[in-house]
Amino acid sequence: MLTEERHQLIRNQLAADGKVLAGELASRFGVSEDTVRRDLRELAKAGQLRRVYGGAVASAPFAAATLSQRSGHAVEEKTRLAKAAVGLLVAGQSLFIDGGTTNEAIARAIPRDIELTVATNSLGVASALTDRPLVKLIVLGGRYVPDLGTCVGADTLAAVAQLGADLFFLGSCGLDVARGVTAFDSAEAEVKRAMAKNSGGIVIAVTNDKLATAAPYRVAGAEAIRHLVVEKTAPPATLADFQSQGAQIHFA
Amino acid sequence: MLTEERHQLIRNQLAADGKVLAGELASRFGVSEDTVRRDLRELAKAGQLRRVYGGAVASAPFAAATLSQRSGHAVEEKTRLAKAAVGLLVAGQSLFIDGGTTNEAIARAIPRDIELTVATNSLGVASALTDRPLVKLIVLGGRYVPDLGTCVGADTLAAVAQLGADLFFLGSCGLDVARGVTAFDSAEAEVKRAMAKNSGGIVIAVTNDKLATAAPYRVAGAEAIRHLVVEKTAPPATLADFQSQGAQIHFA
DNA sequence: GCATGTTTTGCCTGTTCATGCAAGAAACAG
DNA sequence: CTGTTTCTTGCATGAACAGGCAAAACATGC
Repeated sequence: MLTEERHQLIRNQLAADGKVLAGELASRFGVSEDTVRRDLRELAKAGQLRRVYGGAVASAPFAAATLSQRSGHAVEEKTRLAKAAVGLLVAGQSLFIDGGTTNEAIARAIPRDIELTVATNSLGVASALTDRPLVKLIVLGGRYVPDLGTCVGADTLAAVAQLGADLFFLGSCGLDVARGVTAFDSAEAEVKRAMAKNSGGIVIAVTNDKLATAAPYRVAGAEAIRHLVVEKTAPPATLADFQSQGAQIHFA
Repeated sequence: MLTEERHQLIRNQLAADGKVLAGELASRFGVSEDTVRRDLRELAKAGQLRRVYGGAVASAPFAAATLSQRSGHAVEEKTRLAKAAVGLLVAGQSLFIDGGTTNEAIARAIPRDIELTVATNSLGVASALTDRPLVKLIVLGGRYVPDLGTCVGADTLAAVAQLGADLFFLGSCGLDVARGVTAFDSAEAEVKRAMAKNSGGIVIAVTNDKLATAAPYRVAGAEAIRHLVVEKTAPPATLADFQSQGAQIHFA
C-alpha cells in the first residue's frame, strides 16, 4: 500500500461521504493510526481536507471553514471588536461589508432596531442580516469562492460599481503602516478596492495578530483608513503610526 | 460520530426545521444531553444558531417567519421530493435554482460527488451548496427580500441574462394546467421568467397542496414544464393533464 | 557487495481534547 | 411558592493527538 495510494483513497471517501475516521481508515488500510494521522496531517497542510478530532472532514464547509476553523481561534476578541465597531453606526447609513470572520461578527452585532442599507458579497454577512427587519440588504453576486466565503469576479465588481456607501467595513488580511491594507487573493483585493473607491470611509476591525502584517495584494494605503477598531492590548506604537496617518482609533 | 459531524447535522436540521431539541438530538446521536448542550453552546458562540431553553432555533432564518412556518409543515414530503428531483441531475450540468423551501431541500439533497454549476438567487440554496467542493456556485445578487429568501430586482435580472443553464429548478407557488406556473410576487415572477427563458428545461417539484392552485403572477405555461416531481399520492387526473402538456412525471 | 543516507512506518511518552457524571444554579410550569 | 426540567460548571477518564526515536524498506554512491 503506497502512501500516495492511501491519500487518493482518503480523498475519494471525503468526496463521497464528506468525512473520514482515523481509526476506520487505519483498519481498512492495514496500517497504524499514526500513519493515518500523518496522512491526514499532510493532506490538511495541502488544503485538501480539514482536520478534526477523530478524523477529517471535507474542506471549506461554509459555516465550518469560515466560522469554526478560523473563528475557533479568537471568538471572544472578535465579538468584542464587533460590538465596538457597530458603535460607529448611525441610523440611515449605507454600508459595504465584505468577507471575513470579523465582519461576520460585526454583522451579527448590528442591533435589530437600527435602519441601515447594507451591501455585501459575503454569504455569512448576508445570512446574519436576513433577520434584521430594518436592514435593507443588497447581495453582491458573482462567482462564489468557498475559501473566502465571498463572491468575487466581474459580476461582483459590476454590482459594486453601481453602488455607493457611507462606510466600508473592510475585512483585512494584513495591516501594516507602510504597505497599507493587503489581501491574500487577487480577485478578493479587486473587490475590496472597488468598495473602497465607492465608499465615504473605511472601517477596519482587527485582532492583534493582523497588526503589522502584510499579504501580497495591496488594497489601500494606511492613510485611507478612517476608523481602526483594535483590542485594548494592541501595541501602542503601531497604533500611533496609523493615527498619524489620519486613522481614528477605537478600543474594543 | 465526529463532533464536527454532529455540528453539521444540527446545522442541517436547523436549516430544514428551524429548531432543534436537545433531548431529541442526544438520543438521535447516541450521546449524552450534556454533549449536545455543549455542541449547541459552541454553535451559538459562533453565531450559527440561537440558544433557547430546551434546544435551539435558527439564528438567521433565511426564510423569515412566513417561510419557516411553512417549512415546518411538510419536511418529510419535501425531503422525499428532493431526493427524487436530484435523480434527474447529470454530472457536468448547469442549473438555475430559485427560492422556496422545496428548492432548499433539493440543494441539500445534491450529492457531494457530482460536478455541477449552479446559479441561484436564494441565500438558503447558496448556503446549502457552499460545502459541495465540486459545485461551482454562482450567486445572483440583488435586493434581498426577507419574505422570499431570494434576491430580486434589476441587478438579479441582469445577472440571469448573462447566464444559461441546462435545467431550471423552479420553486413554484401555484401550479395549474390552465394558468401554468404562477407566483405571489411580481418581482419574483420576473426573475423566474428570466431563468426560464435562459434554461433548457424547467423542473418543478411540488407537494400536493400546490397542485391545481394559482397565484396572481404568471411565470410560464404548463407546456414549459419538462419534469414534474410529485408525491405518490398526487391526484392522477391532474398529473395526466400536465403529462398531456409534455411534462414528464416523476414520483417521489 | 557494502556503506551511507533517506523515507516510511510503528511504537512510546507526555499532552490535549471530548465526553459523561455530579452538584449547584437558573428557568420553567403548575 | 414548589417541584421539575434544563442549564452551567468542575472534574475524572479514556480516546486522540504531536513529537521523538528506532527499525525496516528503499535508494544512492563507492
